[in-house]
Amino acid sequence: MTSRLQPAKAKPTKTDDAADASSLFLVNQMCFAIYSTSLAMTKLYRPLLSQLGLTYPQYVVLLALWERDQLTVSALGEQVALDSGTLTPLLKRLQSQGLIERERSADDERQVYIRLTRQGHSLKKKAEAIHDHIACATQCSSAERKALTRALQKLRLSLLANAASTLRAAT
Amino acid sequence: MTSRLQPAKAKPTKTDDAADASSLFLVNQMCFAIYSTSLAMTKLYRPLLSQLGLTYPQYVVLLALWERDQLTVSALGEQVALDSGTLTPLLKRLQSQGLIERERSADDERQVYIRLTRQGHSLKKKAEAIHDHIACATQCSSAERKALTRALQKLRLSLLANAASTLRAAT
DNA sequence: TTTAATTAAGTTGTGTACAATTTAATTGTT
DNA sequence: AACAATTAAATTGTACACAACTTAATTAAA
Repeated sequence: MTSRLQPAKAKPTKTDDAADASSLFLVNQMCFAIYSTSLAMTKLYRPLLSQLGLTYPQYVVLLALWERDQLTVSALGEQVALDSGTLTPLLKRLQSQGLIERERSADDERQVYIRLTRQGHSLKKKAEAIHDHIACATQCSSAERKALTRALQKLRLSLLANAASTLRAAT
Repeated sequence: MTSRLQPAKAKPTKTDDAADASSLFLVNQMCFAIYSTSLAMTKLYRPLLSQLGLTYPQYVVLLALWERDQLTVSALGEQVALDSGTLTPLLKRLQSQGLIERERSADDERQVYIRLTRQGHSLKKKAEAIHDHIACATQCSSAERKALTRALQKLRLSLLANAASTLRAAT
């Protein structure tokens, strides 16, 4: 029980911007806020998406494909920030549901192209109703959503940049 | 799908706040920003925590226990937003590492109390170095972190409230 | 050119998440 | 007291995430 994690007694400075104990506590709060909000979000999506037989990561993959079809596994992975270890089994499930097709590239046999089937395309219309529900559930204005999205995107890039350099340092 | 939940078409006001098509797109952007930032965050934590033999969810559980020891599984679950299905195996792993003890309550045999061991307590000091690293990696000022944390906490409560009512409606 | 390095996807193993169910203990009702 | 309803953990089964590794194909280099 050191006092470092406890915002109270540590440093009664007057600027609330200093990187003092309360700020370090806040880092954990922020990280936990991201983590628990992400869990809450998928919890909200789950019953809506399960009507379409989808999970949230599967839905994200379809969103990417609806925007731009015919991607390789790694190109798709770049869009959705997942690697082949996660994508390969996920894509196999989407395939077994008849939503996508996987076909090895002719001119580079290492690559596998992912294409929406007619069924996969037609699911888009049904999926669109979900936006409305989620938008309403957020209780956020468009401006609030925009600000939050921007802040998270900025943060994510900082985290990824740092994760990469941490990895480099460890090598 | 009644229109009750759809703020969209109902009110075509002129403010840029209207929930038009781009706003619906933004909902997905926001959700994906939360999701992908959460993944990026755990990716940054992973190499740091693995030096302590911890995963991020395990670290979160320890953070809760460092703040308040001697909790039941469900009380702990409330703190970290996880249920027994996730916590039970996670706690067993922390126990097998000698960081916590699990003991069935004497006056209510259904409950299991979680207590930090001496080792679990002493890990706190090592864990504190991690805050600094993460804080630096976020590239956020304390004020920015505070604002983002607040926005996420507000959003999370809205999502949870709505998830609960969706569940009620389905019953 | 034939071997080495690189790349893309897939595989394996560990650890979440969580719905659904089970087990055991407690509480509420009659 | 006796039995139903409730509650707390644990269990089971499915689906991510991802590190580490494997396999097969392409590219680079000697």
